[in-house]
Amino acid sequence: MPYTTNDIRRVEEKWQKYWAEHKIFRAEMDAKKEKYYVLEMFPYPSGKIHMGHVRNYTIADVIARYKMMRGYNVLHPMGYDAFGQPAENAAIKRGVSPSEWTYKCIDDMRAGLRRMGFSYDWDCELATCDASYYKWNQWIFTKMFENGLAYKKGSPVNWCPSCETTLANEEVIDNACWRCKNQVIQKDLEQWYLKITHYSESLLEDLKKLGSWPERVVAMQENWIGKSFGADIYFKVKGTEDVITVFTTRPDTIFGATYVMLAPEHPLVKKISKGMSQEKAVLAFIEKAANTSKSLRMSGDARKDGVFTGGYAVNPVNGEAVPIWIGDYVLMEYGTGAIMAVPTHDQRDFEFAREHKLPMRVVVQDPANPNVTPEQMTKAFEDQGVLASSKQFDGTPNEMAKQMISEWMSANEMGRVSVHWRLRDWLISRQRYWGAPIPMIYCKTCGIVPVPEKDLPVELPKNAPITGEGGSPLAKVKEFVEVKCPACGQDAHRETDTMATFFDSSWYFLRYCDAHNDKEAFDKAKVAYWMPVDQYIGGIEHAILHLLYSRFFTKFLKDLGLVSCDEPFTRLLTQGMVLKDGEVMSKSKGNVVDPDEVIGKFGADTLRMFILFAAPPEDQLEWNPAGLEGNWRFLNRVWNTVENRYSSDVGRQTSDVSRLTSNQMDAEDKKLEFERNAAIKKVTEGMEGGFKFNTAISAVMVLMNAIDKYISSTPGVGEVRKQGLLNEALETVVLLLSPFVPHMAEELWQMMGKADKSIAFISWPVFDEAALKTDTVKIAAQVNGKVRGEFTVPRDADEATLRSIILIDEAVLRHMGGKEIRKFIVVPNKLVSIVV
RNA sequence: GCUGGAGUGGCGGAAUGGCAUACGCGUCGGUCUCAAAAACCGAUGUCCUUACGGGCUUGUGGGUUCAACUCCCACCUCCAGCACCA
Repeated sequence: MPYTTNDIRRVEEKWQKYWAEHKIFRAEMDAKKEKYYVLEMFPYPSGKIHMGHVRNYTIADVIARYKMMRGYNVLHPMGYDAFGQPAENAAIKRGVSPSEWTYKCIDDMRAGLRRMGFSYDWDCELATCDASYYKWNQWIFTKMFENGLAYKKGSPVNWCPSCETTLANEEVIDNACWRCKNQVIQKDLEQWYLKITHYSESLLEDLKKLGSWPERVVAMQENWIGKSFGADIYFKVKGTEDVITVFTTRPDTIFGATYVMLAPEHPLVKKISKGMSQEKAVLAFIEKAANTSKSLRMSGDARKDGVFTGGYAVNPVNGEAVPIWIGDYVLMEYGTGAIMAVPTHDQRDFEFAREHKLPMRVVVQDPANPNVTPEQMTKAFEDQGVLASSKQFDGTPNEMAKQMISEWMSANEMGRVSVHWRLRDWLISRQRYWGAPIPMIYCKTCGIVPVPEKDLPVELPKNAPITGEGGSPLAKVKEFVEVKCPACGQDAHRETDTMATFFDSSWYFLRYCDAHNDKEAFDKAKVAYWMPVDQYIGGIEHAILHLLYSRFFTKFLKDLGLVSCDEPFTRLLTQGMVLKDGEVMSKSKGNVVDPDEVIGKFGADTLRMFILFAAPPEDQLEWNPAGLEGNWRFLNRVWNTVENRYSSDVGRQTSDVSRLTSNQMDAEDKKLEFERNAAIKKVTEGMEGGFKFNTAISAVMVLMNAIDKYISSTPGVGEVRKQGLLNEALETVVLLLSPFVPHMAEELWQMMGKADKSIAFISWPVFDEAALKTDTVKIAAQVNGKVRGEFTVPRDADEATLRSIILIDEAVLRHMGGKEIRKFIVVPNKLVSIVV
């Protein structure tokens, strides 16, 4: 009977039920067994699962199932990143509560995940919107507060007018909100921050430990953390005691500084320009800068704008008085908010100086053009050269001068060596409802007081009005806001902001290790056993945000003594996108393929196989219905071949009969044995060497082709002992396929009379190196680099033997043209290269 | 601009110094059938040649080597991230 759509539903449902009922994938800590923690980035529950989820989770599932068959104690959990804005939007639009909407979505997702047959330990399922989870969010937050890593400050923040909430720097992409894509504006607000910069150094340094992460992810994090080495240099404001500290990465160019430029927000600006004729213009410029959105101000093609303050600063190295300007290309948030401008050796300064007719001086000579004057330059010279007009440093190569000048300035109190970072502290508070309340209380007497652990969780009130109008909905719930101060008992009020959802996902991998603990966030011993995550799988879009935050949390929790690893994720695989017609599948483009429809027609196994076979996991995957059907045909072939064999009396009886031994085998038998062992080797190496699922599957296809050939063309295939050999080959096919197509593998394994337990508990097959060593090998013969013949020769034949075989071949001799042999190179069992 | 990645048949892709195009898709031909579908078998880089054969071919140009998709140098194109970060 052929494999039909009905068979698929029956078989897949049967095994999904079996796995669930027998808790086949339950993970228990067992110190005697080596652990393997496979984790995929948990989904935001916004509806049903889509192809992106299918791909991500299928990759993880194959790894989990493979590692289990290799004897590891595998932890493979699943949960839901369940707080966030879509739930609130649904509430506003449809009047359902965010909670109701979210839990409905979770149910839909769970059903979709079960239909795919993923090997999760459902006992540690979690949802971040459960009070039992976010209680520990709040606890971690109070620990951060106690350690000075959570603090409140007023400053300009990124504000999304559409979402009506603040955003972290990491959440602003191309000056737009990462979620709704609307333009982000700046707003002055008092907000909660997490001091991620406390870990700048180790977040950067420990990237070196992540050798098996994709290079680009490491590079992106390096860029984001952005460590710059240079010097702080002190410029006195002429006629005052005030000092402007500038930061530069080019202390070698200090003698070429012809003006100083401050950010419009710099605290000294108003003081310097006070009473000057320029004061009005300066104030107007500050006003303008404050009202221009950061996006406009920062856009790369903007003309460089600025005004003179009327003041002068003294260059400490030569006593020169240089004008102080303010300009919109200097940012208060980076460095010291002040720069020294060296127009000849910095392109931005060059453009600004040309525009405003400021002086220039060459202090690094271009080796190709040493006598160029500033007037002749068309752009700044930013390459290597030797110093000029720099007093005692003249003639010094500029790279060397960087350190020499820094040290000299240090010694003479003109400046100091310094390091600045691009990474800023993480803005964590959001003026939204559907998130974990920040567990803080404001008391007139005691100030900011964290909610004591015994009073956690601070639960979200169910009756908050969700209207979509500005401000946190929690602020409108009187019973929530009004509390007694935990310290002094007087009237006080609660913080009404909630945490950014990235807080929730920064430690969920720890909670999975001990998901139901109601006494603590997690048991230290369990986390010590399971962590770090051995293999993490998810989308590249989290290369900075989630991965950086999780690394930060791990370092903090390690400092608290709760976690023993430095880094949470040992290996990272970023899977490629799923495309249709060359574009990412999305609802707005209307090109989505619903996994459910595919499962209904071809089954979850076919879908899994297609997704693994069509492209390497890191690459983009183009949806191809014909390819899907090709995989369906292959699975049918396997099914039919196994069914034919084991439904016959011969096939069944043979399962107990020992197969042919090596010396009983004829050439065809040996060929089958070779292919069987070659397939095991190829698949195993593909799994171990970077999860090459596409080639692993192709290796099984090759074996299946060999089996079909053996059945149809081998004389004597009806002999019982030959059938033993054949059965073993088929068993190998089923075992090798089982991580990829687990339902069918279980069913066939049972059909083969093997199933006294799940195939998940069967050991991964091992290959026999001896079976791969055939007696003869095919080698190619090259003449002057071109292949001119193919020969079957004994394995490990020596040069003399090869000469005697090859040098009588007509085609080879013809191409040698009777010329003398200059070289005769033998690559054992591969080829012979003859040079004439 | 900086950083990272990628360029191989009609298509997805394989091969990391040793027979380029495994495996799959598609296409063409065949078997079975009244017929079609399914299934199965065979062919399929490209050019010249009736054929036998031979030339060319992994983005481009050079180099190293008996041998290069693979290593080195220069360049082109595409994708992604960052970007007035001093």
